[in-house]
Amino acid sequence: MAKAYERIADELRRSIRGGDLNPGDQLPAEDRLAERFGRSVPTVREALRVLQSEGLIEKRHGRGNFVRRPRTTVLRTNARHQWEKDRAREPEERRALTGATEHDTGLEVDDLVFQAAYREAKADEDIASAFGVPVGTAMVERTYRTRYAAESAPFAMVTSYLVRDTVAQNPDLLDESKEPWPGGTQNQLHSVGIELDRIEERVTARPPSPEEAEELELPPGSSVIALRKTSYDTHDRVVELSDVTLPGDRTELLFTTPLERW
Amino acid sequence: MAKAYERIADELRRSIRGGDLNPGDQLPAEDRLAERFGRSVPTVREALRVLQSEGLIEKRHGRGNFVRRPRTTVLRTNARHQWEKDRAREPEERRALTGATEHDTGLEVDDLVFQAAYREAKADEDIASAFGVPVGTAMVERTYRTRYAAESAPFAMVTSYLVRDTVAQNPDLLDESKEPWPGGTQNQLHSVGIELDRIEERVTARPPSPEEAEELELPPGSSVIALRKTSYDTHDRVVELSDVTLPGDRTELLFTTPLERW
DNA sequence: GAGTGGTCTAGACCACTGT
DNA sequence: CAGTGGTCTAGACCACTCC
Repeated sequence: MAKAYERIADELRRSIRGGDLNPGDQLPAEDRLAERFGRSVPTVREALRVLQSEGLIEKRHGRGNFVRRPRTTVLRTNARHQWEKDRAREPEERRALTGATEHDTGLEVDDLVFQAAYREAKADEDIASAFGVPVGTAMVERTYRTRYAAESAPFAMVTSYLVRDTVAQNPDLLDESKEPWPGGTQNQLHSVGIELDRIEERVTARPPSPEEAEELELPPGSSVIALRKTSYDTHDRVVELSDVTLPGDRTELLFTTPLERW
Repeated sequence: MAKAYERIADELRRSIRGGDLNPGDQLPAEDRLAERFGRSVPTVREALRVLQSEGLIEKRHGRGNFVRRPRTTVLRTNARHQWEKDRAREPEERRALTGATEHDTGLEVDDLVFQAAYREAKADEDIASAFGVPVGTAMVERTYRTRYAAESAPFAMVTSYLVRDTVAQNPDLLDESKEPWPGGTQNQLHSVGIELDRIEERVTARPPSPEEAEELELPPGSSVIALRKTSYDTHDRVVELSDVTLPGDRTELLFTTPLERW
């Protein structure tokens, strides 16, 4: 005999996938469902929890349970790196003409609102080993919340690290009021004599931490994409590192690999 | 006043992060925790559910609750594409010398066990629009489960699609017993006169479907990485598509973008 | 204020694990 | 068998949303 909450979840899942319930639709109240299935309310709630953890429904306190509306934003992640490098040495007037400045995520500034904060920090074990520097090295830490102008919830949380000594020659890089960096990260690194050789991006997925769930307004049971971008200069040194947290099923990372012709 | 289950979750979280409880350790039984916090067992279970959804603990029926042991495998995703293209035209004897055949995920065959299945299928709406062909077009569908020889749970679920007519000239491509393809996908496409121009990879994260959770032996509340790889030939036609599902926090996708020198 | 989901209780019984 | 987590009940009261 199947478990009661599974049978309830199965039937509701079929209704959603089959189109009886469409994205945005409200489900019957929990006590009605309990009555309809001949079970107690907590058992119905267990079934709804399963559907929530699958990303099929969204619970809204005081309003009801709703079929979730998927929405996805595409980040053209790696295609931007060469483009940004090409622009990094151009004079500011020309850069202004060729398009909007971007900001580590491949998004355009025009669509977005930033909240930035600067902090001097000592490298912890994780950061130190990524940069290959001793624990405790002075770093510049920048954190942003990236938000669509039209929406209330942040779209991305970004924490970026630089070794303080390598960027100290350009005071702009230590000045919070100069955020976001004109020309982007690569342009600012160029101003202190750094040329990038390659960029590595590491992608994992996991449930959000409580802090992330709150900041990104994610329902429990959802997933985040954790992207760590590491920039290497031409001396094979790590010069910049960004940790980006994105809402998992609302974001699509797009990587394009061009291949040489035979 | 903080909610009871949150206070319990907070305290246990502190114990785990602070090192009082280490990876692999067993937590006290649920009724002991209930007694210790002066709450009912269901309330304690609610707290444990929160920790489980954060990936911090693992529930094992009949044994107890345990602090989760993180383990990550790195897939060098895009760095492999050019390498595979370079090898695709070489004779079989040379390919055998240059390394193990790979299989769409960037993993080496040596470490892995495959279970493959072939099926002829008609393109559904999703697949048809990705290939730019009419719905109902005859496709070849291959599905694998990729498993580490040493482990019981599959590591990846892969479903790969080809348009039947474009590969029909090479009978090996329709023969299940020839799996995995010697030389990899690009080599086999070369045998029917196809040269690839670029590969796109789209990455999202979401909770597993019930089927995925069962197949990959994922605990509820975890995340999967969904990767869709699309291969374009030199006529800008989609010739192959793979959907790969990976356990989210046990897998790290690594993308490397080399940059041209100034 | 009516309707909704959120939290919690106290206990019953079942299912799985290891001895 | 003892110990563990899994499922479920029937109901209470709180908190949020919207009219």
